[in-house]
Amino acid sequence: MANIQQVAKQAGVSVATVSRVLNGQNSVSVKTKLKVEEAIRQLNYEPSMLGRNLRNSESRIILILIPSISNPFYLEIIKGIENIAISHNYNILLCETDSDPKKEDIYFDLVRKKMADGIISMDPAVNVDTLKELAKKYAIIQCSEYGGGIGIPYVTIDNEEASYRAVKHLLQIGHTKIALMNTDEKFLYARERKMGYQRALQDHGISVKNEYVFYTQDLGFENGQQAMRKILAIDDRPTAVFAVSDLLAIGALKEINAAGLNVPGDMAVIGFDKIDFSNMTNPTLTTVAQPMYKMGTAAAKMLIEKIKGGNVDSVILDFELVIRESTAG
Amino acid sequence: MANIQQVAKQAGVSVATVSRVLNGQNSVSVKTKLKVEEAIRQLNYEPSMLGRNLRNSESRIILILIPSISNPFYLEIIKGIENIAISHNYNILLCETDSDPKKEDIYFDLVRKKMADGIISMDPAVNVDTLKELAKKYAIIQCSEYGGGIGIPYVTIDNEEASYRAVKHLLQIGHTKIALMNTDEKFLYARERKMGYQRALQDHGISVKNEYVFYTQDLGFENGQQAMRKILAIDDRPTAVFAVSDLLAIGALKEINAAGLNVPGDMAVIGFDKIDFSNMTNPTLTTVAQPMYKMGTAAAKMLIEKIKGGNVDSVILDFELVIRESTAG
DNA sequence: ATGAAAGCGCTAACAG
DNA sequence: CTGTTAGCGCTTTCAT
Repeated sequence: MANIQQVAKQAGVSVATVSRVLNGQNSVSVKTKLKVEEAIRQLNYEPSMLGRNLRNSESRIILILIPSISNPFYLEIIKGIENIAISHNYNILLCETDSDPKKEDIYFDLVRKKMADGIISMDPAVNVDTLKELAKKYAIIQCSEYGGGIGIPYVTIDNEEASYRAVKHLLQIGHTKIALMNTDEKFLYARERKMGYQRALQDHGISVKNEYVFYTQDLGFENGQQAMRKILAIDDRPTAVFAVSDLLAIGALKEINAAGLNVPGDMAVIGFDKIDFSNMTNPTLTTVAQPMYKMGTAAAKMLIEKIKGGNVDSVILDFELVIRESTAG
Repeated sequence: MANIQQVAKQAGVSVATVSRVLNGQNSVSVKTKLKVEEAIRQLNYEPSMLGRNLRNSESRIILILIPSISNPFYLEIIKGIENIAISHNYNILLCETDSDPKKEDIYFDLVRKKMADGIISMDPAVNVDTLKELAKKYAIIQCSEYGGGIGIPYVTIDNEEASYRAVKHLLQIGHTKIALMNTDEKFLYARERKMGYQRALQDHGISVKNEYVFYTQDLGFENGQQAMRKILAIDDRPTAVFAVSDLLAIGALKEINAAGLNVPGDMAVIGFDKIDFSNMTNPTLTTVAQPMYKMGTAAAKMLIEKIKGGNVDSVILDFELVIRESTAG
C-alpha cells in the first residue's frame, strides 16, 4: 500500500507538493501537478484518512443516537442527515441505544475519544445531564425528541399544535367521544400532544374525560393493541382514537378488526408520523406527517455548523395532517 | 484536551508506561499503575482513537452495505452484526447504496482510504467485479445476498429448499393453482427460489405454467400491489401466491382486500423474510423466517476473523416456515 | 512554486 | 518494571 512518501519519490517532488495536489491547492504548477497525478496513478495510491484525520484532529464522523433501528420513524430522518453529511464529506455512525444509559455511554465515549466529531441525538430517553455536560465540549444537536431549556439546539415540530389539529379533524367530522392513546408523560412531546388534545376538546366545549386517556409504555404495535383492548371495553365507548404514533395506531387497527368492528365506521383512527407502513394498512391510516427528511437535513446542517465552531439556533418545522381512509366519511 | 504526554508528565512516568496502563498490560507495578490512573483522573484524560488508529493502521470500523435502510428485512441482521462488532470493539458504518454503483463506489473508497477495516455486503445489486477486485486487498463478507463462485465468503440460507417448502405447504393444504411473485432473475436468490417453486410443483405432478410466474422490478409494497392486480386478472385465476418478500406479499394482501376478496379464503398468501410487520397485517402473514440475527452475528464474526488475517468458510444457516393466518384453513 | 521539517497522539521495539 | 525513541501518514508553517 503506497503512501505519500513513495508518491513524492516517484514523482520527484516533495511530500508537501503531493499533499497540495491532493488537496487541490492551486499553488502548484500545472507541470508538477501532472507529474504527481501520474505517480498517483502508477502506484495506485489512495490517501489514508488515518494520517489525515490525526493531523487535522477530526474524524469526519457524525454520531446518530436513536433508541431503536426497528422504528421506521427514524429512517427518513436518517436519510436526510446522511445526504447532508455525505455532501460535506462526513460519514454517519448509527447508534442504537435501546434507551439504555449504559449503551448510551459507550457511544458518548466515541466522541470523547475523538472517534466522532459530533452527535445528533434522537433518543427521548437520553440522559439529559450527561448530554448537557457533553455539549460543553462537543458539538451536539437534538432532533425530533429533545429536552427543552438545556441550551442544546434542537429541531422539532410544534407538537401541541399538531395534536390540536388532528383532534380538531375528528371533531369536525362529527366525533365527540375521542380517546387519546398517549405514551409516558416523562417525554416532553407526550405532554405537549396531550395539551393539544385537551385544547381541541375545550375549544369545542367538550370536557376532557380521564377515562378516555390511555398511557402506553412504548410506542410499539403491541402497545397499541393492548390499549385498544382497554378502549373497546369502556362502557361509554369512544368513536375515535388519536394515537401518538403510527405503530400504536396500526396496533389499534388490528385490534379493532379482530373485534369484528369497522374502521372508520365503528371507530375512527389517527396516527402520528406518517411512516411508510401507514399507507399499507387496511384501511390506510390518517396521520400527522412530520417533515422527517427535512428534519434530518436541518439537524445535519446545524451540527456541521456547530462543529465548525459556529453558533446555531433551534428550528421548528411545519407538519401536515394527512387524511386517509381511517377517518374518511 | 489532555494527551498522553501530559498524563505521563503529571504522573512522573514515561508515555510508554501510560500506554501500558491504558492497554492493560500487566508489566506495570501496582504503584505506578495507581499513579498513572490518578493522573488520568486529574486531567480528565481520554485516549484519542486518532493517534491509536494511525499507529495501529486500523480504523476499527466495519462497513455495512445495504440497498435501502427502509427495508425492514435488514434491521435484525444489522443488530446481529452490531452486537458482535461492539463486543470486539468495532463500530459500524451503515451505508445505503440505493443499488447505485456511484454511491457504492463512495463507500468502497472508505475502505481504500483506510476509514474502514472491512465490508459486509448485503446488496444484491453490488458490482461483483469491483467486489472481487476489492476482496483481494480487503476483508469482505457477503451476507444474505451473494454472488456465488467469486471466492468471497458468504452467509445465507438454502433458498431453493426454503422456496420448495413454502410451495409444498400450499400444495399440502390443497392448492394446485399457485402463482409465484418473483423478482428479477439477475439475482441468484430469485433464480434459486424459482427452482424451489418448480421442484415442488413437479413433485406433485403439476406442470409449471408460465402465466403464473410474475416478475417485479423491486421487492417493495407497490410492486406487490401491481403484480397482484395482474394475477387477479388471469382467466384461470390461481388460488394461492408465493411472494419472494414480505413487502411484496403485504402489497398483494392489500390488493386482494381492495378487490373485495378474502385471504386465505379466496387467495392464500405466503411471504418471505418474517419482517416485524408480517405479524401486524390483517390477516397475519405466513412467511419463511430467515435467521436474520444469527446471519448478522455469523457475518460479523467471519469478517473480524478475516480482518485478523484468518481464513473463513461460507456458511449456510437454517430457515423456518412460519404458518399464520394467510394460509390457515 | 517548491522543499525541509515539525508534529498531530499513540504504540512497540529495544535497552536497561 | 520502566524509559527512550522511532514512526504510523498526513498537513502546514516557514524558508527559499
